[in-house]
Amino acid sequence: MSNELPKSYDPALIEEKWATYWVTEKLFDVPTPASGHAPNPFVQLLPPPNVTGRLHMGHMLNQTEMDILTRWHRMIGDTAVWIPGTDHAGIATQMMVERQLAAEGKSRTDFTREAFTERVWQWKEQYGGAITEQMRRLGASVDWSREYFTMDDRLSRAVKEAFVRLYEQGLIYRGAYIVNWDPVLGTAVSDLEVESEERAGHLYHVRYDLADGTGSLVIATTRPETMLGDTAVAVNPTDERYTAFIGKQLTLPLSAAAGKPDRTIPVIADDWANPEFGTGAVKVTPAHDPNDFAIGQRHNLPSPAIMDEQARIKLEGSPYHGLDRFEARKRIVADLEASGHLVAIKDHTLTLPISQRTGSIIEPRLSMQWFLAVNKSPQKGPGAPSSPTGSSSVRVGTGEAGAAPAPDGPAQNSIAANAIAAVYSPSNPAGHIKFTPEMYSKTYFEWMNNIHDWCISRQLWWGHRIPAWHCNACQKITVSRETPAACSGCGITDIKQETDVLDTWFSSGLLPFTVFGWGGDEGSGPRVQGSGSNSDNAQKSGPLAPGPWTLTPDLAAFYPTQLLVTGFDILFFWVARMIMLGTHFMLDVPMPDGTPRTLADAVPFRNVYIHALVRDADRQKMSKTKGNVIDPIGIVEKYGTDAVRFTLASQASPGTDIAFSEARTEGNRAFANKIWNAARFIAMNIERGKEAGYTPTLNPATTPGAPSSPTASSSVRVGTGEAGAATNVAPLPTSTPLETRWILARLSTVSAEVAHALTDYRFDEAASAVYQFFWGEFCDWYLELVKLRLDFFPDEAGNYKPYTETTALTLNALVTTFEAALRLLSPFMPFITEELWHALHAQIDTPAPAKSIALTRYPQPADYPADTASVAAINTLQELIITVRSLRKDLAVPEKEAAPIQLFAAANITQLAQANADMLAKQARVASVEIVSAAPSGINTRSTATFDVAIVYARQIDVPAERERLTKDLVKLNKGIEAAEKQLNNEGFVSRAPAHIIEGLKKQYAETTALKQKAEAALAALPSE
RNA sequence: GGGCGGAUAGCUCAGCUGGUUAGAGCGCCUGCCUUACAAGCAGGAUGUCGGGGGUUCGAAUCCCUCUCUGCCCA
Repeated sequence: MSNELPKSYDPALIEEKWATYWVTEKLFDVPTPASGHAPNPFVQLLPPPNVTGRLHMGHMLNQTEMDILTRWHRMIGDTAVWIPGTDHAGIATQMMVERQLAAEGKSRTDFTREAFTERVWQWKEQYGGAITEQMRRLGASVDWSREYFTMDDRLSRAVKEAFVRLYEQGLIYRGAYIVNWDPVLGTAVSDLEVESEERAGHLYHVRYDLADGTGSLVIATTRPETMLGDTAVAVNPTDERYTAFIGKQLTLPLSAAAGKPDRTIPVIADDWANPEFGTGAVKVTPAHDPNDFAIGQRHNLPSPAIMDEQARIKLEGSPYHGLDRFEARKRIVADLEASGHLVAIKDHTLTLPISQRTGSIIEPRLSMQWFLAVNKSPQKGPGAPSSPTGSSSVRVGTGEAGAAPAPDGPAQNSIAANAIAAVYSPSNPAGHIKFTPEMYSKTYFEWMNNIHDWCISRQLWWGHRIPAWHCNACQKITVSRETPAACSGCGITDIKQETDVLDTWFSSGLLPFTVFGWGGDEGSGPRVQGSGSNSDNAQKSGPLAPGPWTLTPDLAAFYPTQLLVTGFDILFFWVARMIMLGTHFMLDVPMPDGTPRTLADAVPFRNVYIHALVRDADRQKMSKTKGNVIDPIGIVEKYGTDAVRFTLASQASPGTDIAFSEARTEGNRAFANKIWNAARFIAMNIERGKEAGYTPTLNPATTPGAPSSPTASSSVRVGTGEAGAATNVAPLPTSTPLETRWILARLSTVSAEVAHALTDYRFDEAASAVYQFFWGEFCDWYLELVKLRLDFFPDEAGNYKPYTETTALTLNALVTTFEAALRLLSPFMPFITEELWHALHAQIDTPAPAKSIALTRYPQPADYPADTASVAAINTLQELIITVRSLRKDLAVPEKEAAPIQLFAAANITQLAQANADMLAKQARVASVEIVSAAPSGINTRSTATFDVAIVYARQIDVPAERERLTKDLVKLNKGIEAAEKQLNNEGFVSRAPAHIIEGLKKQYAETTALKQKAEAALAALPSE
């Protein structure tokens, strides 16, 4: 055999080859349609992995799901575009490089900003491709020609454009607010990057004396070191213990600094003070606590900052100056005790804000930051004034406990309002974005309805630097797309660019439209496959001229994307931000026909599928500390990509976490091996067929998604799922054997099942349908049954029999069905199907009709005749075979020994059995079929609802075992009869239940009763022991 | 404290827009190297669908409640 396949499946031998082939042949690159219109677009954005990242199981699940859908859509004829890219991941990447520098004994501050950034770029070039290399190896069918990096020039320009535009609309402001400050990183982080953790701590009771010496009160605090920044003590106005103190001045202990005496601070009345908590009197440190900041705003208190960026005390002249915040706490407590101000220390469990990134305790810090106003209506047009020095309105944005006043709700046309209106839910049926599972829309609304302005600045060096310039003379801020030469206020040239960069999620939130050229310039023209740079193809003129507010050809063809597949962990970080920014910016971009865009087409995607978490086999969350992290590449090397993909898909039921089990993966590798060996069996028969003078042919299946005949309507794309649905294929030759009619009908039904399952993101159901079909029907039954037909074997002289109509027809059907089954499986197991599909064409001496199985058509229900009679016939024969096999086992008939059977059944059944006696012989070692005129009885008999069958065999059976079996059967049957009787005797049931249910139950009752009588007779016939 | 899930065979999970005797994979038991496949074939066992109450002719499925458990937000 020239095309011999190795005896067993070895993924290592085939996968890398095809992975490379798919990339180098650019099979999945999609050029911009010249017409500006893509037929049935199916566009997805890969959630960009961090450039620092390495592939983990979550990525692999996400990519498996996206790839299955992409491949499926491609094969049903849609324009399937899957866009890959990586995220510059500001904090993570900067940390990575700083760690590298630390190993060299250097720190970031040893470099200039430019030199450091250069180091990061070097790092990115060297290591940043790891995760996309892994993707290539796993065969993700992405469009690599569209790969991006969020710091690319093109995307950076778009980010700048977006920022400037929001600023001009009055939606970006700068101001001094309390933010979550990570003292290790030296930057603000967002609420979402902060986790809270309960820890044991203390509540310190400290006495503050009245300045007039007439008394004192005792405050309670968990953070005594912040007292250096106190500017008041608050009590509840209803708290009678303290009414007399309100308005008086207190002397703040330990606040003496630089030769000045202790400061005095007022006692104020504020509802925030909780009489139940501590002593009921609370110190107020506006610069270091979000709640206190709010109080400070309400009472016009000063907000002195007493810590620096590393959370060290910063108070010139104070003995605590320069101390770390925790060291300072110790010293201050000791000093308070020494001076007699410390009243008590009580154990107290407190909830601490912890930085997700560094694990350090977040220091709420008053600092100048940039914010995006999400609840405010945009001002029209560029150049609209904004508030460069920050608004003075109260804003407490960090969401610290108890601090956040309920937002007033989004203003009309605000970013949040549009983002809320955009999402579908039963309560918002006009929404355009559908979440699956639907419950996530609730989570989304919950968050969106309580959203705060978004702190978008980060004090990092790696990222998109904010395009704002500060004037050293008039303090005016100039925000500009181009580097300005002079201050827009006073015109002097002594201006300096803002040092902050933008939150990484700001740029990734823009991706659904920036990847298609929004905000770019000459670089955003259409691309042509394989052209490398796309700038040569920029449009010279015409309606699709590029520009931030106009339509680029890619935007026209591909926006909105169809689907976003992602995990719930970035629902707020990313999904919500894309919805906010997508609707906001794209509403201003006209439709391809020039009409204004509405919310329906401004959304960044129409569907969001949220997948679950991949856990370990024991349902434990994978974590480095537990040491139970599974490296997908390791598993892939062990079992093959296809097996791992199939395992993930078969467990991917919406809303349920995946317990990733190696045992299951092993089972799916066995599935691949099963397919491999089916291919070997078929190859062997093709060779024999050739010897016999016949070579099978295949109808090329090269047109993805084309109707199965010119008359077929496009509605068959997904299929109806109804067995027996009208097909458009020519009827089979009358001599077509039963099993071939059956397998083709099953292929039709299963194609429909898979399509329906995938439409609903039921990867588990789709995988299960394919698995069941390929193994349970095609291999277990069809391959066995065709062995009856394919009698090509050479005679004693070594001469092959010439082929006959049946052998030729069967061989052809076998090859046809197998080829279709490979296509059916291809989206789930792309590697093995690619390998076997090409091998199959080589075996039949026909060039493969496409470069890849991935570019062929997906099997569709209407492609195959749905022959319900044949399906029923095979089902009956299967039941007969299984019954006889089971009976033979009970009777201990030796496996190799054939035995005659007696059959009693309706005429159509007995005819079927006689006509297919060869099947019975092959599958159940039936020597002969004798039709009897009365139901046989006795220990050699088995009865089903449709037939009674006896094996003519003298061997004594295991009487006790048989008695046990029959007794168990009787219990079950009686249970069924009882339940049926109860219902059928129930007036209400008979009068109210639908007819087909009653009908079915009656039939079942009759059958069960008959079976019961037979079982009782069989039991009685058992010889006594 | 607020919100959202989950509890079905030994394990991991389907089934839940109420309808005839609840399924799969893995594991387990028994017998087979039947030449595509022992990563296989054939046969088999296994569930008061977390507890309780309610609605209904009918509940694993809908409602209430309790217990346990997970996640998100504070």
